[in-house]
Amino acid sequence: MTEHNHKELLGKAKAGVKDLGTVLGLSSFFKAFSDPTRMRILLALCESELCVCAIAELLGAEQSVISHQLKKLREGKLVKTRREGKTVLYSLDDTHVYDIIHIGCEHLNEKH
Amino acid sequence: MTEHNHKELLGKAKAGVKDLGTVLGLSSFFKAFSDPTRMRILLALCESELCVCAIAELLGAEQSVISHQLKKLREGKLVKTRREGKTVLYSLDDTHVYDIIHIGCEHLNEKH
DNA sequence: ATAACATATGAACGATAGAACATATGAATG
DNA sequence: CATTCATATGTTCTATCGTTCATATGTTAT
Repeated sequence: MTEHNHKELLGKAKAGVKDLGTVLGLSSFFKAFSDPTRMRILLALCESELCVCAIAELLGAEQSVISHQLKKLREGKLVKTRREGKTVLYSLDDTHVYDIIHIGCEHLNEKH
Repeated sequence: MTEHNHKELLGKAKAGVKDLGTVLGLSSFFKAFSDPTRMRILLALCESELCVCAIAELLGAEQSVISHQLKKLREGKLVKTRREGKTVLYSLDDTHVYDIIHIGCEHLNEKH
């Protein structure tokens, strides 16, 4: 592996390499979007605030599966919660989350 | 698990649950962003087109590690390539990829 | 206080992903 | 056409992830 001359390219690129915290933050944030079950939850929450059992019913999944995945979405700050009596209502934390999914959809459509 | 009344919420949400192809497409697209090594590569490519050995040098990583991750980024349509003699130059496929990372940064900054 | 409902958490297990090392392909040059 | 450089691929190993089943927490009503 004898390095060829790529100094020019390297110069600009160094600026893009953020500190470890940023890199880990970004990658773990996007990891929250990377599972099909979590994506289905997020897509549902794009339309409406939902309680846990509504999500489970909608996806035809076990309640514990949904709770486990919701925990990861909470930890990743993708969703927020609000309690109403016995039920806990989940919604997207941010418009960022909605925007990211929207851009993802556009990307898939263009690359079909 | 006796379902409480959440019919209203369910009504709106059903529209958001896309077909399986879309769900899998989105989740695997975002999975490509979910690894620290790949994120560092993407951040570098946000600044400049780069060849494989420049990326390896920049990240202080083995060439095979970079090639393996670049393959996943190619498969996920996050990056595109262009050959110039012996070297292969990688760049972001799309402004979508840049935009998504940018929104991710904003999100992290707001939630610090 | 106890029962019923809604949600959260814990532990175990199988599947998957990333790193490391070795090797293969492909292009240019002598 | 053989060698060297640049990149890609294959395999093995370990660690992490998602599901399942069981149980715990928290809230309301009786």
